[in-house]
Amino acid sequence: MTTAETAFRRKLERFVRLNGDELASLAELEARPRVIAAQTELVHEHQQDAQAYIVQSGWACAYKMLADGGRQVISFPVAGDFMGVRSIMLRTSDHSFAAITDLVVAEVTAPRIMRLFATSPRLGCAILWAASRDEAMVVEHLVGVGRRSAVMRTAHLFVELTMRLQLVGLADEGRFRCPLSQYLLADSLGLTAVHVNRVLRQLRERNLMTLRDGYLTVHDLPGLQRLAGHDSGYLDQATILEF
Amino acid sequence: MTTAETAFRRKLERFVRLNGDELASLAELEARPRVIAAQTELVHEHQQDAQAYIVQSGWACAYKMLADGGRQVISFPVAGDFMGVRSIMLRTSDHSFAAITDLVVAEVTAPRIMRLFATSPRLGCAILWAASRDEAMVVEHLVGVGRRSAVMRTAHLFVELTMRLQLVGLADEGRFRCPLSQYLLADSLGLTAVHVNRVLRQLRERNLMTLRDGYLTVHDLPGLQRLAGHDSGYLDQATILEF
DNA sequence: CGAATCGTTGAGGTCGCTCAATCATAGTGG
DNA sequence: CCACTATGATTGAGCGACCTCAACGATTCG
Repeated sequence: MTTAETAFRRKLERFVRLNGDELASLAELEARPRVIAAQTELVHEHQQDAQAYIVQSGWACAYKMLADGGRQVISFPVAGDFMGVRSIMLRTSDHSFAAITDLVVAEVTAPRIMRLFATSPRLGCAILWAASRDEAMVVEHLVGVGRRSAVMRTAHLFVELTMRLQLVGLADEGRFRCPLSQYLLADSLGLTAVHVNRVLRQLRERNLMTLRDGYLTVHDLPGLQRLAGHDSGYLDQATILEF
Repeated sequence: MTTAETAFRRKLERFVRLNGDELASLAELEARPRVIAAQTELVHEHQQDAQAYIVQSGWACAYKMLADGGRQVISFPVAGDFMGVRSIMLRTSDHSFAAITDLVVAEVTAPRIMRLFATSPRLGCAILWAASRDEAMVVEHLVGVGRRSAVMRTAHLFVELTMRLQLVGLADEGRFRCPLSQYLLADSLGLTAVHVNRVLRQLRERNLMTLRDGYLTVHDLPGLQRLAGHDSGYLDQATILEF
């Protein structure tokens, strides 16, 4: 079994030192990647016994639909993110997952992850740490939608994306792939696509960032952070708790 | 050691059958309750090595402050809720906790809960299940703030509170303690207190519910649920996953 | 009694929405 | 190769949900 340097491993190792056995377990977990076509729904809300997925490359989105046709995007999982850990604990998914771009994922079944907690508690703990970090992002998202203006919360989203992608080495140059349409952004930010368009224009005209043709260029990260009121505390924590 | 029927135990047993050893571990976890005065902050954002707390009675709130003085309430923990599990995994709290009323809590230290995962994995799993349910509530909260109108999301909050309190036996009569000021509600719902006032009036005039003098009276739960577009799926799940 | 907190109501303002049109790009079938 | 369609970005005009500011009443507490 190889122990490839996946994005997920890279992320975990940024915070925990994993030993040989743990790296082997992790590699085994990610061993059989699967390709999912863009626009495919991986998990549907209320689905029973859903799998979890470790994203190796591509972009996804987690969302909930409302009766009136509205959609709220919860998060945008990217390479290195573990989707659906919660679905496993709850036995049923509280929201849907879909692929935005083509996606390479490792499927993780419920029994497998449960076994992992028993056989490799430190690795299990690291996975819980990653899941907790994702929760903290949802909380920050809630804060944005509830209490920040449209411009601030849009800036905030892009600062967060930048930092997340930097962590897995996908945003080194201040310019990176970002395949989010203005409709998708709107449903994430609690705005309309029309208004997102105007907000993006503002950010462009203020020389902060430009989103174009599926690529984001960050012109002034400090400025963007200042505008967003971004506090990176919830993203980069100290090492996780050891058993 | 006694094995008192606490709200937390009641909640867990609604979903898992716990054996004698597990009940003993649980009782031991909740053995030394502590009283916290109303308006006290238990955990401050960014606090290192924060404890977790099992609420035995009273109301609390989890929230984040913004630079401009704004506040976003994340959740209202009540009896039976486990606050701060995430702070333990992250080693630092991503938000603050405060007591709304006088509060009786059992303090749980990080090492203790870690040990629990090793010695009593099924109980650990049950705790993770409860934490996952709380996350699902935060997600639902995000959906409300992002995509529901002020009236709908207010109705939604009260439907959810009603169902949570019913689970621990505190809302049997369709009337129960609810010590939430309109300011607190506003900061939870992403509205202003003035607007919350008008929304509450609407709900009252439509004969759906009345919030008065710290008590909520639900006149028409089905009507309230219909208005809220409430789907209880995320609250009452099947039994949790066994090891 | 004064101070503080909370609820209530009114008048007017604004941020973001709705509706609608235009343009660019890419894909599709004839 | 060229309609024809679909998707996404862009911009304008007008509107409405919710906010801001302000005042006042009720209750509690020192």
